[in-house]
Amino acid sequence: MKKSGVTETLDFPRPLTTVDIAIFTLGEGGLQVLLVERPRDAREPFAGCWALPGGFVDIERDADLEASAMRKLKEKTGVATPYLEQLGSWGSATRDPRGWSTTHAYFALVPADSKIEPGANAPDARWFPVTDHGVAAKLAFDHAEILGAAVERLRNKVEYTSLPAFLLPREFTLTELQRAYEVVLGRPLEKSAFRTRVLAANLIAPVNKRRKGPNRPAQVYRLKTPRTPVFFARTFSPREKS
Amino acid sequence: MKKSGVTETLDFPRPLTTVDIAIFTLGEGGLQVLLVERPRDAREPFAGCWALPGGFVDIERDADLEASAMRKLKEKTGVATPYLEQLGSWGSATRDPRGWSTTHAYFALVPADSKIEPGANAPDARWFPVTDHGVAAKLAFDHAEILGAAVERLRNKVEYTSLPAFLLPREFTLTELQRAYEVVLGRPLEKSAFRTRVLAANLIAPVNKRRKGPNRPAQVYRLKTPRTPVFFARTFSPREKS
DNA sequence: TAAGTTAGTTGCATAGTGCCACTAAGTGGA
DNA sequence: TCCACTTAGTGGCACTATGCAACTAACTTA
Repeated sequence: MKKSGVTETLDFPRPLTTVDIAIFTLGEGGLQVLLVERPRDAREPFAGCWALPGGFVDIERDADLEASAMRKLKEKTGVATPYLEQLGSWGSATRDPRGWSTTHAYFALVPADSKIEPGANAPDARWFPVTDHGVAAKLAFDHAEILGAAVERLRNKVEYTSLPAFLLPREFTLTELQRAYEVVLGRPLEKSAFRTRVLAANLIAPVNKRRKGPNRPAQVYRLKTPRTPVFFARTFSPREKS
Repeated sequence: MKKSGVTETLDFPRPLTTVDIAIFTLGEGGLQVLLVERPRDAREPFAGCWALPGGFVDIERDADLEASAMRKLKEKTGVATPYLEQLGSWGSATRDPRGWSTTHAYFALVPADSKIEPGANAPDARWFPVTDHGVAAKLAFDHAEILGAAVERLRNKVEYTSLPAFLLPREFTLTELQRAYEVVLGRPLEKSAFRTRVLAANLIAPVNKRRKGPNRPAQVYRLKTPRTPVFFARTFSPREKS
């Protein structure tokens, strides 16, 4: 019944296959995610809603899923070498009114200074601040769930990895890095413990520069190995026990 | 070019869509994974190789991807309520000779005492011990890579979660739980620190039973909430720094 | 030159761990 | 009966990263 014959097997009706990306950066309002407005064509599902950038896998152009995600990310942001991680896949009979569909979801972190002009590459794209409750836009498909999973994954991993470093420009100060952690986590961190941990992790290297200001100048650092996160052996503050 | 029209969009050629599961348990030789032998039909790709249980998503029967994974797991093992977690998805033009294909990979942990008779439900299935270098069988498709990712994910999560508890029977002693951790991690753990951590996590409850033997009997415990893992704030032993 | 601000350090108490020794509770053999 | 043996489970001590808080450093501006 399941594997009856070669031809019959391949004749199985195939689900739609798409790729979607949650692209994060840091902005004025904290953590931001890039969304695109769906065409206001009544024949399109979720017309006029906002959605994660993505679309159908193009088996002519895309060698594999990650290449497909990279292509869509490049199209929307112009960023070619971000931090990109697979988030998971969603698939069901009901998530797309056009039929049984699957999506392979990724999430990407792009530096704050690669401020994409959403007008240039993608006129339909806009940055939205991410709050605890998601985003102030009506999202298409199950993208609210996917975005929620992306934010949750990001928050969890920030507890014990160097991910926030990928949200910053190439050069940054320790205080800026700490702010990035705090913005994503939504809680303050201890300055001295933070510095000790980050410096002990051999994660960043000082640059021969100082960040000037109306106060004591700060040492500028850069990542030693861009795109490769570091894992710590502990989370930052132990979560409260239940 | 990308989103030209409604009908044209849906006419995109669709990749093959499958689901595969890495099912782990504990056995004599340590960590075991369930594999099935592919039919020895020359028209089949990778005929005679071993593969992770799985197959095409059946959009008539499967409401969503997880249901599809559950169905295949039930077919092979008879276990209906294991720990099941999505691992990721793989897709490329080359992983299946029949064409551009994707797979949604899951991994499952089943109790040691639900010893499936691979003969009963699935005559083509067998348990293979997992070593550091994978498994002593030639695997079909990219299943060696997927299995490797599953083992890596399992090893990583065991450092800071209660996952090994799902590999044990419903009732177990603390020493048995520690052995489960050690088998998966491949290194010994400190008895007293292990017990302190596990008991403080409010993860298990004592049963009014003792495990008899030729020595001091051990307290028997069971999981408080089956299927829900607990996360610790630290890994077990800090990994050596690079 | 003093006030203000942010960078960065230092000291101390605490929690969880690694290590190791110790006690507890059974079995089985002499 | 008693002693050797085995595994269960606990307790002490040093060490490390942390939480907390006070301190010093460096620069701008009035």
